[in-house]
Amino acid sequence: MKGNLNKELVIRLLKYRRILTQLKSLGFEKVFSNNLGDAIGVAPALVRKDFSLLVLGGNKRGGYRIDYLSEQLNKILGKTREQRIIIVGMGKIGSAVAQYKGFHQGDFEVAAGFDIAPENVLPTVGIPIYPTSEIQSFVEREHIEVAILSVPEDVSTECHKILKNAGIRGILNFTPIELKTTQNCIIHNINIGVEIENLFFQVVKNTLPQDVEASLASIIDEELVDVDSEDTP
Amino acid sequence: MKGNLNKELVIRLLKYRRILTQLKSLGFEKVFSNNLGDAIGVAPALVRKDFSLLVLGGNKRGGYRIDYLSEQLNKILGKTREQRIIIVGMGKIGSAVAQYKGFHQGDFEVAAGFDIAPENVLPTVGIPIYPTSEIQSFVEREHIEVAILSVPEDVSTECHKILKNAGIRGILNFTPIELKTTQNCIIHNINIGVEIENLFFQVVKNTLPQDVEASLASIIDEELVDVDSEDTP
DNA sequence: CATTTGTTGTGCTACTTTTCACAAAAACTA
DNA sequence: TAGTTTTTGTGAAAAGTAGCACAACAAATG
Repeated sequence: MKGNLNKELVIRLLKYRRILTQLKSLGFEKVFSNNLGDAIGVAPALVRKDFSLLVLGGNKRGGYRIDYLSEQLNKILGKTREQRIIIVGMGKIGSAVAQYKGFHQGDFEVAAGFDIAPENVLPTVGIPIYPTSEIQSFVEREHIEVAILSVPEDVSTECHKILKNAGIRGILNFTPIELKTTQNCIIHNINIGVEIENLFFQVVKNTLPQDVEASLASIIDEELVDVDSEDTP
Repeated sequence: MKGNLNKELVIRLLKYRRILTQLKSLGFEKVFSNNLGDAIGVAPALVRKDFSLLVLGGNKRGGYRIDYLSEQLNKILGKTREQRIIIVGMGKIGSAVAQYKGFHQGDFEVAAGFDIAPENVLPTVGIPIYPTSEIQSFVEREHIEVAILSVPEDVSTECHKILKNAGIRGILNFTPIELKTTQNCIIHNINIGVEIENLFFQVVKNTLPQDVEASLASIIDEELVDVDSEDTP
C-alpha cells in the first residue's frame, strides 16, 4: 500500500504509461498484466504487484482498463508536458537530442540550446542557440529546472557548476565524467562509451563455451601465478 | 572469490578501468578505494569488495597499484580495442554516435553505417554508409558482432530481425521500442525519452515539501474517493 | 444455478547487492 | 623498537527487489 517508489519502479511506471498511450491510440480498452509485462520486459507478477502497490485495481477477469490506468499513472507521475528543458553543448549529441522526435510528440519542449560557439551550430536544429555565458540569465528568466549536458569531457565539471549555480535541479549528463547528485541537483549519467563496452563484454561472455565465472576464475588464477613471482603487492 | 559478475559489477569495473587509465596518464601510481569510489560515485567499501571479489589485492597502507589494477581489469574485461561495430539508422542519433569522440580514442571502431537512404547521409560522418539491404552480407564478410540501432520507431522491430538474422550478437538499442534479449542476441535498451521523463519526475519529487510517498499516497487516496462514485472497476 | 475458466492480488520466500564495522597489516614517526 | 596512523579485507547485518504459488473472484458457459 505504501509504495517504495524506488528508481526501477518509476522507470517501469513511465514505460507502462508509454505503452498504454500507444494501446489507447490503437483502440484497445483493456490490457492484461502479461501484455504489459511482455511489452516492457518484466514478469506479469511484477506488473500486478506494481499496480497493487499503487492501489490501481484491475478486474479479476477482464484485466485492467487502459483509460483508468493511464489516467492514474498521469496523476502519480505528473504530466511531463509543458515541461521545458535546455541543452548545454550543441555538438553532435546535443544537436541530435534537440531534434529527437520523442520531444516533438508533446513530451516536453527544448527551450534553448547553449554553446561556446553558437554561430557554428546549424540553424536546422530548430531551437534558439545562445552563448554559454547566458545560461544563468535564461534559466532564471524562463524558470528552467532540467538540463541536458552534452559538452566535451574537459569542460564537463565547469558546465556542471554553471548549471548548479543557475539553479538547475536536474541534469541528464551525456559526458563521460561521472557527476554526482547533490541535495539540490539530481544527476543521471548516461555514458555511451561504457554502455558499448558493457555490451561487448556481455556478448563475449555469452559466446564463451561454458560458464564465464569459471573461465574468469581461471584467467585470474593464471595471472596470480604469473604475478606472484614478480610483483604481487 | 568466485565472483557474481553481475551487471552492475561489470559496469563498475569498466568505470574503474577508465578512471585508472586517466590517472595513469596523469602520472599517478597508486590509488585508494575512496578515490575510486568518489570518481565513479560508490562507497569505498564497495570498491574494496569488488577488488577483493576478483582477488585483486591492494597494499594495507599504500592503496592499490594502478598499473597492476588496470592490467588485471584488462584481463578480466577483455580489451575492447579492435572491436568493430556497425550503426543501423544514420539519422541524428546514429550520426552523432558515429562521430562520438570516445570511439576515436581507440575504444573501438565504427566499421560502417547503414540507412535506407544512404545518399542523404552527410559524408562528414567519416564512415562508409551502405543501404540497409547490405547489412547481412557486410556483417558476414566483416564478422561484425555488435550493432547500434538508431532507426525510427516504426522500423525498429523490422531492423531488429534483420540484425538477428545477420548473426549480430549484441545490440545497443536507442529506439523507444523495448527489444528483448534472446539466447543469441543481447539487447541493451537506452530510452532517452524515458530517461528525461524519469529525471523530471525525480526533480519534482525532490522539490516537493515533505516525503513523496506520503503526498503520492494522498493523491491516490483523493482519486480513489472521486472515482469510487463513478467508475472504479 | 452450478461449473469452468482466466486473471488479479498478495503473503511469503528467496535472492542479490550494498553497507557497516572492525580486525589486520603495512607504513610512517621518533 | 614501540607506538601511531592509515588503509585494506571481509564477515555479518541490512536493505532492497523480484518471483512463486495460490486463494479470491469475476465472467462466461451450459
